[in-house]
Amino acid sequence: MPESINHELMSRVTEQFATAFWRIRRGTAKELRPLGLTFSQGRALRVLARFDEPIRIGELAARLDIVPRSATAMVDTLEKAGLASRTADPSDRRSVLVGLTDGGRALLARMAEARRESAEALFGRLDAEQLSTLQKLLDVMNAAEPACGKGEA
Amino acid sequence: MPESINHELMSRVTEQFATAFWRIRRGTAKELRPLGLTFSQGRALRVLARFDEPIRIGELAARLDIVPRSATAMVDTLEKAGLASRTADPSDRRSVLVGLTDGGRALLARMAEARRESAEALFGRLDAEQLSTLQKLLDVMNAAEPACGKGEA
DNA sequence: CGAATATCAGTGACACTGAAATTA
DNA sequence: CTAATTTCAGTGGCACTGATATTC
Repeated sequence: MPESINHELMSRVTEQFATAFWRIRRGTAKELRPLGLTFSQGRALRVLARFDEPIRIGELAARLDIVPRSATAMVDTLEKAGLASRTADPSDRRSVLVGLTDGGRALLARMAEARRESAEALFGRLDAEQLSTLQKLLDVMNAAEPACGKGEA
Repeated sequence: MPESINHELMSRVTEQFATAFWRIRRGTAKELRPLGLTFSQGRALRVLARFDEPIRIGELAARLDIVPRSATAMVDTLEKAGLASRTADPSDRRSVLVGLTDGGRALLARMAEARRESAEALFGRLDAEQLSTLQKLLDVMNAAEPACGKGEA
């Protein structure tokens, strides 16, 4: 633990994160709106797509870095929209498995299409190498432990 | 405009931004809570502190990258908490100037103190150079024009 | 008159907490 | 019995839109 952390720089980066995040969220939401999806729903869909098998609610929550209760609400929404479905876990009757429906998979494909426009506006200023560097740095940051237990929004 | 934008990579970075942002917001909010401040209020305070003269609501909005109406609400809150105050702009009677009160400046100092703890948890995995690189990349990203007009949250 | 500035009122998206039910 | 998984109900933070009054 380095003594000499540059707090001013970190405050600045924090500011920048807030700015960048909202910009990305706005830009992405605009593209997703015609599909009837919100930013967070799009995120959840992508997570579900990464597994080809249905996963537990708790697992989804962990991947989205939100509390399980919030994941339940998200699944409620996706289910109502016909994009995901719950099934009982045969091996553990406490848990519920969530997976994409065919409709969910279809929408996911259209989502990728839709995002192309905003992508340029949001990341166009970074060249391939910069984008790659950014990706790696974020990866390091996010690898940090639960450190700050969820619960302060 | 490069034809070969790596959309998969951008989607991934978008995910990472969401994760990182919420972590930072949670960690910072936890430190700010004892001071009676939220994350966004802290942000606003910092912006106001950067100018030594009171600024217009519109200017504050631009710095926070939010719409003016939202900045009005933010100022209402800060004013009620006694951290900022409005004064009429003598040179343009349409506009209102906002500046920190002494209480606001005092709290700002305590804010910097309070943040030290979470800073380690949030950014501790990055060394000085990485943090600096991150700062520069975010700066490039955020320099992008209003591109995606606010309004999709 | 048209553009800019701030405000009023209402809405939407979204994560959180605490408590309770079910099952390991 | 304790721990894990999910759900129920309510809350809070926070940005957005549309419309309106002043003033430039």
